[in-house]
Parts: sequence; C-alpha cells; structure tokens
Amino acid sequence: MRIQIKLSEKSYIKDPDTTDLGRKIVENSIKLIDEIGLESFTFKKLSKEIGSTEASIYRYFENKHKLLIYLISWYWNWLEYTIDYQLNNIKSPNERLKIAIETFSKPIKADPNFMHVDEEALHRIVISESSKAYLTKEVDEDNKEGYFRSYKRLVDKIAQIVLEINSKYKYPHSLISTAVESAHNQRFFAQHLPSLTEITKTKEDEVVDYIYHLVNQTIKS
Amino acid sequence: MRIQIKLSEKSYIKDPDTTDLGRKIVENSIKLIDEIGLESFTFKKLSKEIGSTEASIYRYFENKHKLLIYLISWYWNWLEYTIDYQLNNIKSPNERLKIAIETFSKPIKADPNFMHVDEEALHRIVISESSKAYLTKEVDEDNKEGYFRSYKRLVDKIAQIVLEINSKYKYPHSLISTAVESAHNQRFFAQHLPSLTEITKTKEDEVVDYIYHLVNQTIKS
Amino acid sequence: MRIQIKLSEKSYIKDPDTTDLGRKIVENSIKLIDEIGLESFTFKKLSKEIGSTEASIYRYFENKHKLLIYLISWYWNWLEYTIDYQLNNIKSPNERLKIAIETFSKPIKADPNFMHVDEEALHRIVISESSKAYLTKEVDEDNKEGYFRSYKRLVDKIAQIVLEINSKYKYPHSLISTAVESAHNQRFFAQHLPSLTEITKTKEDEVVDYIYHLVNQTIKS
Amino acid sequence: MRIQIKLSEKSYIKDPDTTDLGRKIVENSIKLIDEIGLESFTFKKLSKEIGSTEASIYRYFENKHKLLIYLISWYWNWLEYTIDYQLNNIKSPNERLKIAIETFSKPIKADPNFMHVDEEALHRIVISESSKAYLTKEVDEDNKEGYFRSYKRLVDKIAQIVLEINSKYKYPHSLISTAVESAHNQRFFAQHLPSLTEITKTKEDEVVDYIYHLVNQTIKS
DNA sequence: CATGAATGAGGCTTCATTCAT
DNA sequence: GATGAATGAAGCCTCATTCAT
Repeated sequence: MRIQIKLSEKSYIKDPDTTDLGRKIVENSIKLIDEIGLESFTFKKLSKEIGSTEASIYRYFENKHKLLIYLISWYWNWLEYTIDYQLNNIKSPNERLKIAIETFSKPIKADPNFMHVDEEALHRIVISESSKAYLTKEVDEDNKEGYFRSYKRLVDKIAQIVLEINSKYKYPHSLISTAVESAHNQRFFAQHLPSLTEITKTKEDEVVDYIYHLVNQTIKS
Repeated sequence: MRIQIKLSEKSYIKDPDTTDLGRKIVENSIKLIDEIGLESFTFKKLSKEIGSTEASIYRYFENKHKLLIYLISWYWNWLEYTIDYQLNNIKSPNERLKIAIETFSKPIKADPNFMHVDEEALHRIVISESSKAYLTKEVDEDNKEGYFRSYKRLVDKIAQIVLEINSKYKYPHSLISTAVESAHNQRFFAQHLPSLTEITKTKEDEVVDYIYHLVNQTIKS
Repeated sequence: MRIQIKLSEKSYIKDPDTTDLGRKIVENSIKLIDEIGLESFTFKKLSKEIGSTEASIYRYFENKHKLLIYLISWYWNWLEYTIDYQLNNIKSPNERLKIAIETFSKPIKADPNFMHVDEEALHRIVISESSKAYLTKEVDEDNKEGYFRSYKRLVDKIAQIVLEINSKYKYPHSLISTAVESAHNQRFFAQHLPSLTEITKTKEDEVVDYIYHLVNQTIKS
Repeated sequence: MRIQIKLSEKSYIKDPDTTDLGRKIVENSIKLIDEIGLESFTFKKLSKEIGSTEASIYRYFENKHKLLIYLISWYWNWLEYTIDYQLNNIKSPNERLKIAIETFSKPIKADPNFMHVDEEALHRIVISESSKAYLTKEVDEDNKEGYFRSYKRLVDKIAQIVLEINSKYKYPHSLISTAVESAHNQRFFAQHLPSLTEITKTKEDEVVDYIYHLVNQTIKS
C-alpha cells in the first residue's frame, strides 16, 4: 500500500510530492532545519545540501516561511491520519480522548509509510518552530489563504470528543489547543529550561501523564 | 516615589535606564516592534525612529535578540512586582493563586509608574514574540547567561502557591508555565485564529475565567 | 479580404503569425507591456498570461528586446500601410504631407483588419517604449541586422514628400524623424509631464495642429 | 571661485557632494554608464570600479534609477547655469534665444569648474539615457517627488524667450521640449542611424543650424 | 559618549536559458 | 512543436557591525 498525505492548504507553488527534487527538498529541509534551526536555514544552504540551486527550490516554495507552513501542515495531517487510524472502532469517548492525547503527547516514532519524511526530526521542528508559522504580522492573510486549516481541523476533531464527554464545558477548543501547545512547550522546557517544568528529559511519557490529567480534570463537571 | 525595574539578567551592554538615549531606545523599540513585528524590526529602523544612529544603539545592546530579551525580562519583572504588590497582606493561598492568575491573564493596563514603557504594547509583544526569545538554537547558552531568570522566578513563585494548596500535585511548575503561555496563546488565537478557541476578542476576561478554572480543576486532589 | 503585415526584419526565430501560440504571444505581449511596462515585463509573466511556458516563447523570440523590436516594426509597417492607403490617388504633395502627418500624429483607432493586435495599446507602447529599442549599446549591430528598416522606410517616404514641396530644404529626414518622435513625446508629456507642453490630455488633436504647423513653417523657403 | 550645482530635487538619500566617496560615485557612475550603458550598469560594477561596496553606494542612492535622475538633473542644472551665464547682459530676445539654442545644441565642452564631472560623457548619457528616466510606469510618482523640476525649469525659461519674441505662438513649451529632445535624438541618429537624419557625425554644428532654423521658422508669425 | 561614514557578508529573488521528453 | 523541469548567474538589497572622530 502506498499512502500519501495530501494537504488541502496550498502553501507550495508546485507540489513537491510530484517530483524527485520536490521530495528531496522536503526531506532535506526537515533535516537541515532540525540541525541548524529556522533562523539560520536558507534556501542557499538547502540547495547546497541537495546538490541543486536556489532557483530550483523557488519553483516549489515562494520562501522559507511557506516551506515551514508546508512542513507543519504535513505534520498535522499526518498526526490526524495517525489518530484516525488509532481511533478506528473505538467507541468510548473517554477512551478516544485518551488515545488522541497520547498520540500527540508521546514521543513520535518514525513512520515507515513515508520514506522521505523523518517524523522524529519533524516533531522537533514542530516543537521549536511551529509557533513561528503563525506568530507573524502576516497571520491574518495566511489564515485567509487557509494555511492553518490542518491544525484547526485537528483541534476541532479532539474538541468534539471533549464535548461528547462533557457537553457543558465551555472551552473545548481552547483546552485542546492549550494541550497541544503545552505538549510541545513542556517537552522543550524539559530539554532546555528545566526550572519551568517537572517533566524530565528521560522519562518522556510524563508529558502524556501531565497533559492527560490536566485535560481530564478540567472537563470534569 | 520613583520606582525602577532593575533586571538581574544583563542582556544589555550599557544599562539603558541610565541615560536619555537608553530610555528612548527602550521606549521606541517597544513601539516599533509592536508596530512592524520582530522580523521586520532592525536597529536601522529604530535609529531612524529615534533620530539617532545604529552605532549608538550598539552601545546599549549587542543585537536585536538581546534587546528582545531585555524587554521581555522587563515585562516579567514588572509583572512580578505587580503581583507582589497585590498579594501584600493576602494570607489565603487560594486567594493568592486567584490574584496571581488574574494579574497575568487579564488585559494589561498602562502603569503610570513607568513613563517610558507602554505596558499594553509590551504585553502585545510578549504575546507575539516572547516565545521567539527561547525557541532558538542558542537557548542553552542564553539560559546559562541567566537571560530567562525573571520568567523562571515568576513561574516558581506561583508554583509555590500551588504547592501550598496541594502539596501532592506533581506538576506545579509545568502547570503554571502552561497557564502563562496559554494566557498569551489564547489571546492571540482570539485575535487571529478564532477557530482554535472559544475566547472572543471582545469579552477579554474570558481568558481569566478559562485559565483559572483550568488551574483550579487540575490541582484538585 | 485577409491582410497580413509581413515584416522585412526578422527579429523573430519563428514567425509568430504562422501559429496560434505565436499570435497569442503577440497579442498578450502587447497587452502585458502596456499594462506593466517593458521593465517589469518578462517571458515568465507572459507565459503565465497565455497559459504556456517560457520555453515555448523562446521558440519565437530570442529575448524581450527582440520581441519589442518585432512589435514596434509591426507598428511602423502597419502605419506605413495605413498612410499608403490614405495617400492613394492624392496628387498634391502638400495634401499628401498633411495626410501623412495627421496619420502618425492623431490618436490611433483600433484596426479591425488585425484581430490579434490592439493598435491603441500598441501605440501606447510605441510612445513609451520604442526609443528603448534603439537607445542601447547594441544599436549598431541591431541596425546591421536591419531591425530598424521599417522605421527608416517610413521616415524616408515622408521626407520625400517634403522634398517634393521644397527641394532646397536641407534636413527633410531630420525634420520628419523629429516630427514623429515629437508626436510621441508631446503626447507622453501631455499625460505625465504637462509643464513641458501646451498640449492637453483632452483635446488630443492639438498634437496634429502643433506638428503640422511646425513642419510646414520649417520647410517654407 | 568654487561653484557647486545644488539640486532642488532630492533623488539621493545622502548628498553625494558632501563626501569623497559621494563624489567618486558621481564621477565613476558617469564614466561607467557612458562606457557600458544603463542596462548593464549595476551598483556592483560601480562599487568594484571605485574600490568600495554596493552597500556604501546604497547609502547615497536608493537604486540606479535614482542615480540616473540625479545625474540628469545635475546636467540640466549645469546647462541652465551655463545658459544664464551666457545670457548675462544680452537684451535682445532673438539674440537670447539664439544663444540658448546654441548652448543646448552644440557639442559640450568639459567645464573646469566641476572637476569630478566629465560633462562630455554626461552629455552622451543624457543623449542615450535621459528619456529612460521618465519613460517608466513610475513617472507620475517621480514627477510628484519633483524629480523633473530642473528640466521643466529650463524648458520654461527658454519658452519665455519664445513668448517675448512672439506672444501669439501657441506652443512655446512644446516647441522647446521638442527642440531639446530633438537635439539629442538627431545627434544619436547621426552616430547610429544615419538614414534618419541629414546631420553627419563630423560637422556637429549642423545640429545647431537645424534646430535654430526649425525654432525660428516655427515661431514666425 | 555619541555619531557619521563605511563595509563585508550574505540573504532573497528573478532572469534568461537549456535540456529532456 | 510544445512543454515540464531544472539551473547558472546575477541582480538587488539589507543586515549587522566596525572604525574614526
């Protein structure tokens, strides 16, 4: 079986999934951003990495911001797909919520279905860089273009489970977006700013524990 | 009475609070970053704004990252000072927690004690840009330099109140850092990505309600 | 009847008048240069406009300079054809001169004989861009290639009428080339730099009046 | 005596006449544009020529278009100054007109008052490139900025003499702008497209003869 | 101490063009 | 004959920074 993540948002000029070079761009941009960070990342460095030219990359993405949006959208789509897959045939909303939270909170494992994407590296990028995709002065235009559709769909999907459990709870979307962002942040704090969290680098399932408890307690009536 | 916020972290080269030019740099960098965003902000534009030169600004701050750290640290210090002030003579831990959460969650009002700082603009900067201060490849070195001390002290202070209320709760620092970050995020989402939150632009005290409920529920034993 | 303007100068690689794509290139390049100006005009933008590719356009024209030369030559040929047509059976040299001057000085009307050419737009291009075709460092080579033959033939044709009227006048070609260039320039000035001319935007026949008087007076003995 | 041409239009960011580097930029840009033409001229090549960097040039001029405007304005100012100087104490309008036309039509001689400007080279630039300064899509904005003030003032000055001679003539500004542009064009045609003119390369005073006759005849009542 | 002048380095982007199908 | 893919080269511009006064 050959699965492909197809993004509804078109932050690309030319679909990178249709050519070899395109897939190389995706693969190596993940590698490179993970290594050197978004700030130092440039199309020139990427082109050197893949033995191509800046001009070629510009055929696929208008600029590095659009590429970042693509990568992050890919991640959210992949996560949604993974959650959907796991929720298959699970009826109990409580059980469904638990699985959903676990899936986005626990450490990511490489997914053999997508050869040219290193999900673990991409997860690190999402943790460190994803908020930069929207914390810009252009957020409203980008939102109009639909660039955050995947993230919003994922949050909504889990928020609906929350509502199944407690239809009276007033802030289901807020809670899930908080939980998702917090799962990233706490992992980052554990690595780099440990005084801000009790989560440790080593026992990484603590994040699941922390987030799951927080969500569950909050929606109790 | 003349109060001054003195930062323990020295992200500056020369204390901007000691000269006219220094205060102008602080005042106008807040104004300018708020207006055009951190990405477009440069020392050149700032120097034009204040009728000075890039070279002069370099006397105070090594680069815009250090300036950002200064501004954000100033904000955390000011917030801590404000919270301390409000907690004065309050005994009940529950009451103390409530006040602390309210202080960092509710909309900021200009503080007449600090003439050259527009706290409302600074708050918008903290919301949109503060995470960029640590989401970098240099976070560990910056942390070693103590650049995040103010934030960590504030989180710790509130986490201690949490522990007073429930000494068994395992993640007080995680919870408070989550709460603080979420207070920013939810406000940003309300403005720009409303599908991610139930908080609305208009009724801005909803953030307090949401965060307070979340923290309170979570630490119930 | 089906008339075709056949250019003696071969600034094209493949005659655009022989294929659909070729005619589309001509039609849309006129449209696009008129809209955005020669400087911003690129084969990429043109190819997007006509739903084709840069590579395809390169089959017809080596570069945008050659395309410009083609369009302008087309214009001069069309103008010559129009003048010839109007001079048919007119004997009096004075009358002939008058008609010739009127034809190149008065506002252009769309010619239904050439469907894929918008003569009014082309006239605006000739006004704004035609001098750029020869004001280059390559003018001598281009001239050797015969790229300005049409313009020179037109000027010569009218200069011959001048000589019929006054065979003693020393500068007939200078006068006609001045008149033609001035007809363009004055129209441009009327639109954009009105202090350089008494011609107004609205009463556009003033150009004819001005030019005709100038030529007539100058060749009086 | 030390004379300086001070331009009313500020197409520069920083006045090049105030520093050594600035004067070098002016001097060498004239040399280089004359040599290679405006199209091939870049700030990079110029910076190499003067042993400096692009960045330094950008401190003086926003782009090459602004630099061109500066050079051409300088030329018009210098020409106006030269004409004024020559008209000193001349009363007869006919005589004044003659001198004015001669001054702008005859070959330019180097002016020892302005060491860092090669007026002969600048004249060639004016001939080949000056129309490109206004034949753009930005002409209206540029005009609003006052970038063509010098040219317009010169034309107006000579047009006023025309009116002194014949106050009934309807197109004095048109006539003078035509005469000035034609003086350029005819010289260019003599050099590169000789079939468009009777002017020859060698006897360069023919231009004066041609233009003077044309103007004189045209304004006869 | 503040500033005016200058610059090295590199980012971002497009152009014009070629090659393979 | 037309097009999709790719690219080398260069243009344009700004950043962050230093030096001399």
